[in-house]
Amino acid sequence: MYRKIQLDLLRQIAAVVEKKYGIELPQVAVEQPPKLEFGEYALPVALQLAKRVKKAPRAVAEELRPELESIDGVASVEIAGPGYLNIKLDRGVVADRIATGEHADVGGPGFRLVEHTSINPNKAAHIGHLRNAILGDTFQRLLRKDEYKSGYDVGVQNYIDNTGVQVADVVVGLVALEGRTLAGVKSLLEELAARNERVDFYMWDLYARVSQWYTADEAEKEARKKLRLDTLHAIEHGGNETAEVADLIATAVLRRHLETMERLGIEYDFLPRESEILHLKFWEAARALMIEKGVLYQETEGKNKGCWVMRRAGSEFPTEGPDGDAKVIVRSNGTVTYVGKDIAYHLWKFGLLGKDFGYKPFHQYPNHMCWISTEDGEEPHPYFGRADAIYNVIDSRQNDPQSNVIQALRGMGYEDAADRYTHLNYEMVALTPRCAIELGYTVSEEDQQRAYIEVSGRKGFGVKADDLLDKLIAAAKVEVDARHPELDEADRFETARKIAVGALRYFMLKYSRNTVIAFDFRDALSFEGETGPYVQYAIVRAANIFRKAGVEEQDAVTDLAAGDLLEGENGASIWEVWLTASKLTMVIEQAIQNAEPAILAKYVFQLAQQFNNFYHKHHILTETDEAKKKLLLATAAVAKREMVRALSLLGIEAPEVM
RNA sequence: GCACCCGUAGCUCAGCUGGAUAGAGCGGCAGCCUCCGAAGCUGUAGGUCAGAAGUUCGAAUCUUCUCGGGUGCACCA
Repeated sequence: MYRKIQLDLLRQIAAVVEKKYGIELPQVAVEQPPKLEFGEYALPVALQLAKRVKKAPRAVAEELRPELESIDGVASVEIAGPGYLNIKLDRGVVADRIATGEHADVGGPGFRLVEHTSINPNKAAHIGHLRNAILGDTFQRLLRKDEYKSGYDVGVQNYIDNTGVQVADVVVGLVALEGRTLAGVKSLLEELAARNERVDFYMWDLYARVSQWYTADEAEKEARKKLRLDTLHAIEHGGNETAEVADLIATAVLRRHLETMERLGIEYDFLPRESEILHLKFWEAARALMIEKGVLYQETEGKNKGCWVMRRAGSEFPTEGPDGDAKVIVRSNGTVTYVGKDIAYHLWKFGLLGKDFGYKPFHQYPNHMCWISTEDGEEPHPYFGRADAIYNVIDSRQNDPQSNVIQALRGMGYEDAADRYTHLNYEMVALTPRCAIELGYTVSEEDQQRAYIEVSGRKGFGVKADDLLDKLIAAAKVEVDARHPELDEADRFETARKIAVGALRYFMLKYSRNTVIAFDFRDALSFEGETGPYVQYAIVRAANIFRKAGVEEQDAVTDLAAGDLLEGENGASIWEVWLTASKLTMVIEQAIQNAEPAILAKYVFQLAQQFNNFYHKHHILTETDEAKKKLLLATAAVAKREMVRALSLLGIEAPEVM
């Protein structure tokens, strides 16, 4: 609702400025005054205009003022300070419109493809992967159509590098270190399943062991390096026993990743795999296209002689001689680099490759199917590679490779695709030295002096996603058990699970994307202060009011007689809640615009804070003034409604009790 | 060496396209459960927004430089 009136204001001001001064303002700023008593909106537009129309700012403001007073919901317009136009709303009228749920819509045409998670299927997911998946899933929720907004058509992809060097490493571990054959690997998987052990945890340790093993023996170093490469090539090629072992492991680990993410409410629509990109010859199609468009050419001299290269993003193309800065796409031995395959994959995403995956069902979620790529697919199947805009949730260390892909699209003349390609980058999750020591890792003197230490799957150094979640659930369960002995075990566990997920998701979302999270159990396990459970608790309190009052929330919202109770100093602490509650759509727009879910996380915390403040100031159930009681109930109902909506966009459920 | 990110209160972080007296949480100190749940609330102390120069009516925010921290820069995958 806040945004709706704001849009009215902007439209009006633009029209008036154009009519009066003949000036077209591309961007008109709207702010909120520092204090509520100054009004709900502040327009510094007179300050911007003053110079151009050669008048004093306050005089300009005076001329604009009457034009704004006619807008629906506006009570008065005042001129303040150097020339601000401060706009006050008719609180009673606007509250009615907020109560009915009136709000600006979010959404538009076009299919948007969000890719996130993309964990190598060779080991357990860790906290760094959690940040990725939670960011991506939350962003997807912001875009998607739901009961609140018309949204966009969205597809969620999780890219699976099932033929990469990391999978090869655990295959080497199984075959060379543990001496297993294909049959031996099958029986290992059966044994693990029988013992109810997690295969991804097993691989976590094995992967760390293999990484050590490669360089442990100086005399064997070269032979082991060759074994690694041979294994990789066998997997890439396919159709042999090594590739079968790799597929077995990658698929088993992938299924575990999906389980882990499902615990957090994270689901996918499609799992494109590297193996299909190879076998369906995506690169060959891309190569032909790139040559045709003139971005790929063979170098005839210099250090890259014999390679097929692409001009690197942002570098100057030399007028003569070889481009030393060029990016090698095809090596002199004829094999393609990672960037080359990635370009092919992204041409597919935008429907520019002229090829498609085969599709088959892989995992059934309660409300939809998750498909996986295959060589010979089933019909009918959904389509994913025809996106109008894409969002790749990939950490900031991939900034350069990602910009290479964008640069390639641009070079091929697909400017529009390049513009609609968003690398949704974020900084890593690292461990504080204290946390690393707590976990029993040996930390060097030098590392102890640092603010944080990077996690490393290769070293087996990190916190596993499932372990953290288990720990959070246990901590929440202790609290729930103590507070609600009357509930049965299943209910208490379910409540603890919701609280744990709320704490974890909020923790990963409250930091803006380019902040390194220095992970510490003390902060992550907290349920107080700026946390998910704080907001959940505010919702539980609001729900209790209605339970005890015997009033339906719906009725409280429709049965509203604010009168002038919201006006002035006395009404401010109540109106403040309404005003914040009315900003949800505006915040969603901002979060999408900046691809920054943290904006929404910060917002819902602020709303919960204001609600808690209101809760202490006004005792609803004992209120004797009937009109005021109705207003207080409506306030609680609206605050609760918007908190629940905002949390659900963050992927956090509100428990009944906690 | 080059590119990108970061530097705001004791600690961890917000601060949207420049705007009114720089904000939260945690931690510290002092309080609040006979009253809708204390996973809560109130009060209080704490800041030369790394430093310098510039642009502007106005800079934590934009530009340049300096200092400090991080990440990435292979015909590896």
